[in-house]
Amino acid sequence: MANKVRTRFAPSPTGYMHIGNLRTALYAWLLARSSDEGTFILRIEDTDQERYVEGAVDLIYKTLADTGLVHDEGPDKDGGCGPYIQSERRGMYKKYAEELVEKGAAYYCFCDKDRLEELRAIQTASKVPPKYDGHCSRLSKEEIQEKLASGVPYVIRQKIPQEGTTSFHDEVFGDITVENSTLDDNILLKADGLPTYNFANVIDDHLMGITHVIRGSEYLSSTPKYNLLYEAFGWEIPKYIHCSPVMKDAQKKLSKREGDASYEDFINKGYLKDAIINYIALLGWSPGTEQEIFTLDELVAAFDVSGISKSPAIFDVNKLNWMNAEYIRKLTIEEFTEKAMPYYKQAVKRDVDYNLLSALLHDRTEKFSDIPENIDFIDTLCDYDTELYVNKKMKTNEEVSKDALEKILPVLEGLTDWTHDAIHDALFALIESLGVKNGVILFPLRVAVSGKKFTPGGGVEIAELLGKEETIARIKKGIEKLA
RNA sequence: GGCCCGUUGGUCAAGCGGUUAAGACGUAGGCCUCUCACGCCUGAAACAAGGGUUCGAUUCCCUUACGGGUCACCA
Repeated sequence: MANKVRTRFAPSPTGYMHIGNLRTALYAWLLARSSDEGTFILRIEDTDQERYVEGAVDLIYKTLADTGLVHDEGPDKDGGCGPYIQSERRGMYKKYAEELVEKGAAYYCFCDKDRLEELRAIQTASKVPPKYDGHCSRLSKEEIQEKLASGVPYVIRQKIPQEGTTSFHDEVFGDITVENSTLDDNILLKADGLPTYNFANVIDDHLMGITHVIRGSEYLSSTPKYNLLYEAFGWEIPKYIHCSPVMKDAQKKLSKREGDASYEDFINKGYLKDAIINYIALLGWSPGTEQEIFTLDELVAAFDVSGISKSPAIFDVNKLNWMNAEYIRKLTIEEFTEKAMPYYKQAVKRDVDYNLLSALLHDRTEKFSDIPENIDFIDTLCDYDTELYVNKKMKTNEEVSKDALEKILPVLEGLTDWTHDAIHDALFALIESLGVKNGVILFPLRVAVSGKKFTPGGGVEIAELLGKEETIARIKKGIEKLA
């Protein structure tokens, strides 16, 4: 490769980081990092002031920093190709549009909106695809000069060849050829002198030396027009890498409305950023091996554009859950406790040993937001049904359970050393002396101290967690209920 | 509607003319076990349809169906 790779991520500051966009950023970052001395550039496309959201740019910085997708150049890191904020580049485009006019690849158009609307109305009525009719491309030099001189508002439109075809190569989709007759003479420079997105993009990418354009497949159909522009300027055409969208289901894209389309949504639900990145890397891309768990560095090493798939990928929260759980299990107890703390504080007021709690939870937690409901029994013992004591497999019923609790009570009351081992040993000694199955004693205990059908950990662990006083109280309560 | 693109189990996907068509998630059953989970074992489950090309098509070509994208002085 002659040139060093330069990729860019060009989000609009709309206030949140869409998962699909984040994936595009990931791929662009990976491509830059996986090549020698590649550069990853952040460009903010804020020309649509109506959609601009305060603080959105900061959110983009924060997300990239959080996830480790660090950019080498951007508004905050000048690399000599600035400005990196499109609205600050607004004056740069006009001369390029005019250059195109000189080269015969574009022309002034003086048609007003009324005429355009009328034209479109006629075309749609006669079921012809709406398209500019090239009216102003046939204006004489004199007519153009005259209108320009008298200050008639104008736009500059791209002049598409009347005949022939235009082809381009996409690294994902292969060679694509379209008839020029299906392409429209789109506006490059608007009446206000500002560029349309399509035009600005080509200019910016060229000026910033972008070698690989990675973007959503919605731009596939306008790429031929971009190529015509590059050719007219005599500029080198970048490599194109179009990515199919991330879908919610077979029909719909992941959308903001559903409330599960943004990176922040997942973070707020207690997903780990590494798990999110890992998961979306595999959504629409395959390393070609059986490896599924990747650190960012491993992704860099494994990434290859040839693994990007053409068809849309449906976002499967089940698999994300699994992957998140995998990442959670890799956390140390200390790390787990730190991440779980907000949820602990939310659910438990009682004084408990958080590390003990974490030890119980860390193999059973898919996402941190699941924690509160799993440990709600710690603060208060609910008014459970004694049906809970009946378990066929444990060979327990209400009677057996009552008996078990009555036997357990004095044993635990007699304990001075309230540790896991002490509780465990005492209880197992009881079990042995009684000659019963473990469950006959332990199952009723677990129910009595938790009041729940399912708990993280067994009776011994929960007793340890609750402390002697509370454990004894709950056992007594159980005996009472069973009386 | 025109143009462009896509289609392997429920989902992500490997495959790139000859395979018993991988693997993962999920799911079903089992083991482990004081519940749940973890872990382990086993199972069910796919080449959209029809034509070609070929000795041989999941793989190449065409048609159909279905899905997506795009047709703005939005990005």
